[in-house]
Parts: sequence; structure tokens; C-alpha cells
Amino acid sequence: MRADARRNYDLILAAAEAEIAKSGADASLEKIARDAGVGSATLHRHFPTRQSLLEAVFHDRVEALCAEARRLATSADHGQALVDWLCDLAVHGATTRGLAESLLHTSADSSCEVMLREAGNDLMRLAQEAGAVREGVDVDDLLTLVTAVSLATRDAGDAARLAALALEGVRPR
Amino acid sequence: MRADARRNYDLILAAAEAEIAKSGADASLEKIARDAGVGSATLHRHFPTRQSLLEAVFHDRVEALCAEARRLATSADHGQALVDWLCDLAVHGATTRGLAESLLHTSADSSCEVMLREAGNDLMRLAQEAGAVREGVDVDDLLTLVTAVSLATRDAGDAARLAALALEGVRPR
DNA sequence: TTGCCAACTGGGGTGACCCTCCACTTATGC
DNA sequence: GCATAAGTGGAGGGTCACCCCAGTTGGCAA
Repeated sequence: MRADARRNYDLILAAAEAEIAKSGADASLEKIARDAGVGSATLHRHFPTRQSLLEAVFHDRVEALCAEARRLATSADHGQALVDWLCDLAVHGATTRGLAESLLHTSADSSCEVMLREAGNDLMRLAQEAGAVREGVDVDDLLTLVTAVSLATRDAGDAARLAALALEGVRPR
Repeated sequence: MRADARRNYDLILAAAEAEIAKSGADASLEKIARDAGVGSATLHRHFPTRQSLLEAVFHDRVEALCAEARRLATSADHGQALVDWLCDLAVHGATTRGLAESLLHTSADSSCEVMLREAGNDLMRLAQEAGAVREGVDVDDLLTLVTAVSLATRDAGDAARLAALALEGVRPR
């Protein structure tokens, strides 16, 4: 990648971060390009789809969430770790504008999706081995549920409360 | 209302129903006007906001859901009635394109929102009297949760399964 | 039946958006 | 330095929501 291309890529990403934080996942791509000081064609070459831009913007945050999952995996109560991580995910999704929408409209080959599913899977396996998860519940169900809660709330407190309520059914009777 | 205005109103509503069923809540208002055979200004006069058009389109369906709530209120197990109705709501929201989005972005004075909250409240009160609802759970939480599940699923089976899972926490320990 | 007028209409304008093409510029390897 | 491939952005086409306003028409009163 040429140095000027790299510079523009970074400028676009920074502008996108600011604009998406302000206006959410359907922020204007033209405004992002304008703020970055590049033409809209340049934005579209670096990020052919809106989704690809969203992925790039949220990549760091998703990585941090995965790191948190690895940290929680070392805790004693694996059932609690799974629920805690999912609640954390709900809160981040609700308060980080655009993140939840981005995760909802994601496709199976998206890197964010893959990273989160793997992190979730690891915690899930541990929790299942500890007998802390009901039969018939899989990790996709839980991620969908948590994404759903994120979508429907804007407030961290609401997200945490609703996620905890929704995840009550995870534990066996 | 003049006869021609009434006729146009009905034409727009019919076109909107078809188009929203095909393209969801963010269907093109211009296409709806075109299909209805009226100018876009006429559509905007009858329905000043997208939300007002969505409300009109989904009014009948919401009314049917409220009727279902009244029917369920006469059943023996009030706790089960509440959960059944909420699952039903989740399935309708997931399978009726645009309904869930419409309910999410609703304001407090929307007629659909008011109708559903009242219906939910009635079932909730009965369930609470029967001791079938955990402390600290209110009807808004449940409606938000169910709307969230609707948003995140497209398939009736998925919606029902996730709603049932999410509502597991409603019952007292 | 006729004529009036308020209610109603829709074409067209404005500004915003997404996305693509293509003539131009520039960084980089030789 | 220079050739050239990589990179650029302005302009333009198509779509959209929304609004203005000159023209039309339904319904009522005389």
C-alpha cells in the first residue's frame, strides 16, 4: 500500500469514527469523505461497502471485547463468566452508536462476527462443561439475543438490566 | 374528508401495505405514491411522517394482537398467557416486515404503542396477581425485549425460540 | 341546476445521498 | 530523473424525502 493511500485510509477511518459516534451506522458516507478531506470515490475504493467501513471502525472495540472474554475465561465460575461477558457485550452494543446495527447486518464471513463467535464459543464450552448452561441453547442464540437487546436500548443501565433478564433462561432449571 | 381525499388515502394505504411487505419499514415513499397513482405531495399531506404511515399500515394487525391478548386473559394460567402473548408478538414482529422497526422507533403517544402497552399491562397485572412474575420486571421491559427479538430474527421459529428463552427469567425463581 | 370556494391535487424544484467513471496526479522502483 | 502503476477526486447519473404553488374538483347553498 502506497504511503498516500495509507494516509487517506487513516484519515477516512478517523472521520468515520467521529461521524458514526455522532449519527450511528447510517451516517452519511459523503460527509465522512468530506470531513476526511478526500473525494467520495476514495472512500469507496478503500471501503467498497458501508459494512466494510463499519467493520474497520469497530475492529478495535471488538478485539477488546474478545480480550475481555479471554480474561473472564480464567475466572472460577464459568457460568457467571459467560453471562457477565454477554451483559458486557450488550452494554457496549447499546452505548457505542452503530455497533449493534453493524453486528446485526453482518455476514458469516465478517471478521467481527467470527471473532465474537469464537470468543463466545470458548466461554460457552467452559460453561457447558461446568453444567451451567441449559440443553438446547447455543452460542448463536445468545449472541443474537444480546445484539437484539443492544438494538432496542440506548442506555447502559437498561441494556444491562434487560440482558440479565433475558439471560436468566441460560442456566439450567 | 372529501370523497377524493378518502379515495387517495385508501389507495396510498394499500400501496404502502404491499411495498412495506416487500421492502420493510424503509420502503421508498416515492414508489408507494407512484404505485398508488398519486403525487408524492399527496402522500406527504396524508401522512406527514414515515412513522404515521407505518402506524396506519399496521393498525389492524396491532388491533388483532390486542384482541388476542383479551382472549388470552380469559384462560386459566395467567402466567402462561402473558408468555404466550409475548411470544406471539415476537413472531408477528419477526415475520411481518417493517412491524418491529415501526414499534422500535415509536414515540410514547403513538396509538400502536399505547394499544400494545395497555394490552400487555392487562395480562401483566393478571399474571402478577397470580404470582407468576418476578419482582422488578415491568411491562416495558418485556415489550422492549420482545421487540428486540423481533428485530434480530426473520424466521418465525427462531423468534419463538428466542422469545421463549428470553422470557424464561420472567417467572419467579 | 348552477356557481362558488375551500379542500385537494401533483408536477417540478431543492438539496442530500450513494456510487461509478475517467482524466489527472504522484509515489516509488529502477 | 524517469517510467509507470497506484492512487486520486470532481463531475455526473440515479434515487430519495420533502415542499411550494398554480391549477383542479367535490360538495354545498342558493
